[in-house]
Amino acid sequence: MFEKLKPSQSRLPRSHPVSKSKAPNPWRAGRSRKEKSLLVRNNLLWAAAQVVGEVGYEAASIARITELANVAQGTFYNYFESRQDILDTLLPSLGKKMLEHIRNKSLGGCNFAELEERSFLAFFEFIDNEPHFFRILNEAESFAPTAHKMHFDAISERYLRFLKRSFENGEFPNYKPEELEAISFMLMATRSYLAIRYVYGDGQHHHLPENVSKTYMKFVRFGLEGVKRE
Amino acid sequence: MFEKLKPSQSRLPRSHPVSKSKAPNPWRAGRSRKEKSLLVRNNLLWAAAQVVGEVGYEAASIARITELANVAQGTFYNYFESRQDILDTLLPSLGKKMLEHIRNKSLGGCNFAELEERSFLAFFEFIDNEPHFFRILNEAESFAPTAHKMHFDAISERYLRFLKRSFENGEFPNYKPEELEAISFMLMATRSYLAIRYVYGDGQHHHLPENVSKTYMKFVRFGLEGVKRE
Amino acid sequence: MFEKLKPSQSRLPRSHPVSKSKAPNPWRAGRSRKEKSLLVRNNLLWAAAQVVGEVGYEAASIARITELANVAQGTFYNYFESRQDILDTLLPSLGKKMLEHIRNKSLGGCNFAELEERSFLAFFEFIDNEPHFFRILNEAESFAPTAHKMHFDAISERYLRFLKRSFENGEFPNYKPEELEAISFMLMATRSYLAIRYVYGDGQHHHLPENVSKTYMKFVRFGLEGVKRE
Amino acid sequence: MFEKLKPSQSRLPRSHPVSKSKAPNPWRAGRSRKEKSLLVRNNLLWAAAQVVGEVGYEAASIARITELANVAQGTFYNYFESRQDILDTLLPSLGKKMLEHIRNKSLGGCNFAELEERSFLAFFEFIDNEPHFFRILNEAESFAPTAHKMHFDAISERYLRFLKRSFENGEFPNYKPEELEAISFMLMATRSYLAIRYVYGDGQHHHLPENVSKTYMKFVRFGLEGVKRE
DNA sequence: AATGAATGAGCTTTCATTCAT
DNA sequence: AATGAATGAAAGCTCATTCAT
Repeated sequence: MFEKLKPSQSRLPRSHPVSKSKAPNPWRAGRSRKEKSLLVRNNLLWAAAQVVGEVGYEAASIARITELANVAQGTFYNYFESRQDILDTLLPSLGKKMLEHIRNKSLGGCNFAELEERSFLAFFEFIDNEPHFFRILNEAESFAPTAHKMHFDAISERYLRFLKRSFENGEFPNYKPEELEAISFMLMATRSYLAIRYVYGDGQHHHLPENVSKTYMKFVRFGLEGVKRE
Repeated sequence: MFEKLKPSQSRLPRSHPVSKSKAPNPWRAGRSRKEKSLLVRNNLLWAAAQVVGEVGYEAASIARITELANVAQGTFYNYFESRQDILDTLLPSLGKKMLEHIRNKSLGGCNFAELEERSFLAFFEFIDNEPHFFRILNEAESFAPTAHKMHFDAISERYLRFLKRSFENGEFPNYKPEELEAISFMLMATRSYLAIRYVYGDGQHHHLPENVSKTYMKFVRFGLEGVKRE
Repeated sequence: MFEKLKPSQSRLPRSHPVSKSKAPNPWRAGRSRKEKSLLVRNNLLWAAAQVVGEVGYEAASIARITELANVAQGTFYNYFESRQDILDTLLPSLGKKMLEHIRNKSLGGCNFAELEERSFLAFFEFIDNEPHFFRILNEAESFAPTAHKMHFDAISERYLRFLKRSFENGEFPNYKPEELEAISFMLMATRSYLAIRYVYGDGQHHHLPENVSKTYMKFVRFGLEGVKRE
Repeated sequence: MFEKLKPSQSRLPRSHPVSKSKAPNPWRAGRSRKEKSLLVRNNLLWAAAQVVGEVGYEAASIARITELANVAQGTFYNYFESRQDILDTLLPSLGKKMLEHIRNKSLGGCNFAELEERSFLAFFEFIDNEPHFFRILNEAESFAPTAHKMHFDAISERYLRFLKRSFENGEFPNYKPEELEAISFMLMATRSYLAIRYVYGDGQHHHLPENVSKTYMKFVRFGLEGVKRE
């Protein structure tokens, strides 16, 4: 059935070509209707992530998404209520994956700085694997603001939890508990801008240079330790 | 000429009304052709900033911009090559104003931390005066990426200049010169995210709470001083 | 089979909710295949009548009809060839009911005026019981023109039969037989417009006021008796 | 400028061909912008009337209307807010023409029956000249209900005015004033159904046969005179 | 230089119909 | 016989851009 589709029929301008490299083969595996249904839905989500990652939310039309997913435009509306619906779903679904990844990779740090280092590196590992994630995250501020706020709040809350725990262990004696929230936003901010500059800075995808993460950790450790020179 | 226009003819939905409070009076001053021409152009830029600031780049249509500027749609194309052209012009023109403002307000600091404090506060002062600027800046990453990158590079370069000068004065003995660029991005990042959280966080515009800037400066001073507890 | 359906999955907008109050219980009675089959078909017809009566032919989609009938969309095409097919079937099937009702209620009048009075009142009784009928009838002129014409011809023919019989009994000496057809259309017309004005006039359903039917009968009696004042 | 348009580009199915016989030549006459603008608007209204008259409101798409009017689809939205907008405008604009026509032709009757005869004949004259009017009027009940109700109320009110005046002149001594409204609807009804049967009955357009109008007037005169045989 | 009507490609969404299960 | 996901044509509408005036 999917084999019958002729992608050549597409009339989409290809000025911003959307890569098809990693399209899963959804029409093979599942047998039951429910399985197939899930497969198609995930396929659409995958395609939407690709498209948004490459051309942005604004240009992410149903036509482009369904073309990449190899389904008819009408099929889209069997799985999502509207264009906005899938755009709103994108960040939560990828955000969940990101948090899982970071959670797995940041186990076992014995103080905040160690934890932050692992989590920081895990974040950059994640965006190496899901290079579209970053654009999806950033543009969500305009195009899926609710999802964006929820994502930020979730991350910030996680940060706060760890900061508080370490604070209770006596780690940052120069700070007061009510200052920790601002700090959590500073740390999130930094990840983001370092990614803009060093990962995506020239249009291509690079791994974050090791010395940048070193500098980052040095600054964070100093900043949190909080000792002034005499 | 302006008198003939009947705003009531507009059929634009006014669900996101665009404020007209501060419209400059362009029909007074200039007399020569060149002056008039410049007036119209600036009027369009002003209108575009209002519109983008209130409804975002995506919804900033030529119709809305020219309506607010009180000129015909066709007139637009006498001053800008395309919609993208004016969108690309927006950030540089506001960015220049921002830099001037910060430059004026941050004169005279005698070390980097003092300079940064003044400049940090001047930034938040600026976005209090130009509340549209922040949205224009953020969405530019998607909608005017070149301008966005140039803006960032300009800010970062300024930071670097100051950091290097202070470094040469012996201020951050624990860092190496090649680490300073990363630090400049960390500082820029922090401004931005603190604005997202504390200025725009709940949909309204707030002044940055004083204790947040205190915490920020504490962290930065510790981070740059770079002394570890024994 | 009916038990498995989850109406909550429906994504149809419910702004014009379709009442489910009188849904027949189709899964009880019939046992044989033919009986069951007839049951499903009638169920679909019933659902279509509800839907057309409430939202009109244009908005009467297969999705709405099958949802109300509690069957899958595909099932529809086992019983009707196309959407148009069921729309064409609607009026004849209700028209038959209407004629039966009128026939039962108008027995025994001894002249045309008495017969007409009974039949006129029976018509309004019928549309009180089947409030959807009238909309189905009226819109059929556009959406099921053949059925509409056949319905009209059937009613007109019945009228003509009675008019002729009365004429042969000497009831309307001022008319000629070839004039009776026009009169039959005048009487049908009047029923219809009185319903538009006095039953459905303000968006709600009212019973035809008694004085309107009195006026109607007065006019008809005068008109048919045909005596001029000297 | 209109000459450049190539109607052959149309992809509309021609199963319900829309006649182009009477298209006015709007691109010749008017000189000023305002005149041209009015010309285009009237041209669109004319085209909409043709299309609705031939294929009905439901199938009257913007594509068909603009194709017949020889303008681009986008142009439509310079003159009407939406498809519904033009559909709502259709009946009032034609209804006005109809009333004017009837008013002009029915001057000078000295009693109600004479007035009604002239007006009745003028109505059928009008639909001979504007054969689309009748379908537009009838389907408006479903597709432009507000306009339809207003039209009916206007006609009914006119009727009532004349009926009352004649009543006050002692013309219908057997009726009470409050019965006149019902009578006005009966007269309107009759016109309509006689048109359905005798003008449009077989798919072609016929002139109303003279004997039908004779029978109509006979019935109306008898009905209103109101004398019973002894 | 200013105007604003005209353009048409492109958008999101709906829905009758098909068909593999 | 029943299912409901898949289809794709067609709809209404928007808007950047052009161009005759």
